[in-house]
Amino acid sequence: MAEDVDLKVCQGALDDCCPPLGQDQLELQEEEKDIYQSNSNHGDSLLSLEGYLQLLSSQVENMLEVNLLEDTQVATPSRGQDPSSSHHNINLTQTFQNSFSPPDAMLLRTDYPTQLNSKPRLLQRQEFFPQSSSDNTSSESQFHGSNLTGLFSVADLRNLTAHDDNNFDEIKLMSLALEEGFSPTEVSQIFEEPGSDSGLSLNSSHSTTSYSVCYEGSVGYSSSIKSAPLHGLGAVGGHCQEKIKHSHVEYPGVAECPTEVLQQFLHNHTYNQLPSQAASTLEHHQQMWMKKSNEVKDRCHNSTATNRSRDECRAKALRIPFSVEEIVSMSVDSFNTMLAQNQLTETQVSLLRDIRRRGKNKVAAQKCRKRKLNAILNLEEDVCNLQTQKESLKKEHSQCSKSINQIKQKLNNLYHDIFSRLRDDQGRPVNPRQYVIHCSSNGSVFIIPKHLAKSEQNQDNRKE
DNA sequence: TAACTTTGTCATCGG
DNA sequence: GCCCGATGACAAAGT
Repeated sequence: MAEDVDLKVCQGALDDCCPPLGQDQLELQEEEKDIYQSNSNHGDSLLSLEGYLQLLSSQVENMLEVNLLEDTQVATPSRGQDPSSSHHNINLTQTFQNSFSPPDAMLLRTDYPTQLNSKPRLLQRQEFFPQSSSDNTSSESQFHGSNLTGLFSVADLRNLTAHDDNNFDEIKLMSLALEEGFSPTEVSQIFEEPGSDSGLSLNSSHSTTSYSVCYEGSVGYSSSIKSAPLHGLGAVGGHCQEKIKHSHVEYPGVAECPTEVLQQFLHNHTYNQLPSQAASTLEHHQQMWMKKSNEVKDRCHNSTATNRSRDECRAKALRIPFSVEEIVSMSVDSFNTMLAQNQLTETQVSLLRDIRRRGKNKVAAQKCRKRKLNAILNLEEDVCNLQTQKESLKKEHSQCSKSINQIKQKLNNLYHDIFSRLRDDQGRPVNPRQYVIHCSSNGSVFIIPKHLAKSEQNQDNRKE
């Protein structure tokens, strides 16, 4: 019991001297630095990807300008024009044949990433935020803003938007996601994550609405044609004869597209380069695109993908031009400014808030677990130290006991030695059972009878 | 295949 | 009352 008290006192003294969490806090800071470093590395990858996109985009834009001059009809179809007319198809085919490689074509549709390197990022990005889906005009202008506008007539777009605003929102989601190389089922999976509270879930009835105009063959959904060129075809709209279907979508793949369109598209993407140069460039682009596409697809539908990856896919599908990392790490003011200055749909705002909340909470949970782990480690270390301390105190106690016994023994020996030398008035030895050695307060030493010593001791006690 | 660990998310609490 | 971080509890995926 006494040892326990001693240990507690010692532990208190130890805690006062060296608070146990001090070192841990430093370690935590280091670990957090690692996390942020890792995050920034992630951001570097994004920047390099953006650079690549910008490079390709500039090439495509140059070529597009030429094609726009040659065939404005494709770029800006008049309202009411039947986009499925043969004339349109011919122009479209020529445009594809003359200008686009599949990877570049993909870039045409995804316009915002091409300008991400601009410095005032927030302001610049606002320009690329999609307008509210309830605004037909803005939706229309957005499509016009896209370099792919020519692939669809305004009437088609109006049909889409008039059909159901929500559907149009989802169509935009699906369209963007599918452009990125996802299959319709994959996109559905992204938005049907259990537990997603962003209002993003595409129920089965929604997911079967009119997407075919955008996606037929667009993602090479047929397993036999999942190649880079088909991704590219899909990226630019994969315009086929069949128009909007308000029925269950089969995603038939390119097999239903006009054969000559496909073949011309598949066989000629040489720009105006020398054959070998064009081939190598194309091959490089295709490889790069396939790599990126596969990475994104893997991230988004792989069963092992993190939830952040799923959020990235959701954000991408909603055309939110910020990475999850940015959404989570930006300051509250920046975040609120971003929400306020961009005309976002409720879905977008909800997703942004969810992404931020989940991201913050994830980091908080990681920190919390680290703290808990460190606390456990500290307590284990404390236990270890206290056990060591206890053993040390035991040894010390044992040594003290030994010393006390030795002193007692010496005192006893001395006592008997003194009595053995003492003699009374008649020269007889003094009996130690009848007399005691008494030390008075003034330092005098007397030999007195025991009964007197007891009474004197009592008097001393009373005085005190 | 069961048991354990890791990780993300949600609900709740307190500052 | 709202916001935000901390944390327990739970589920899903990994080991």
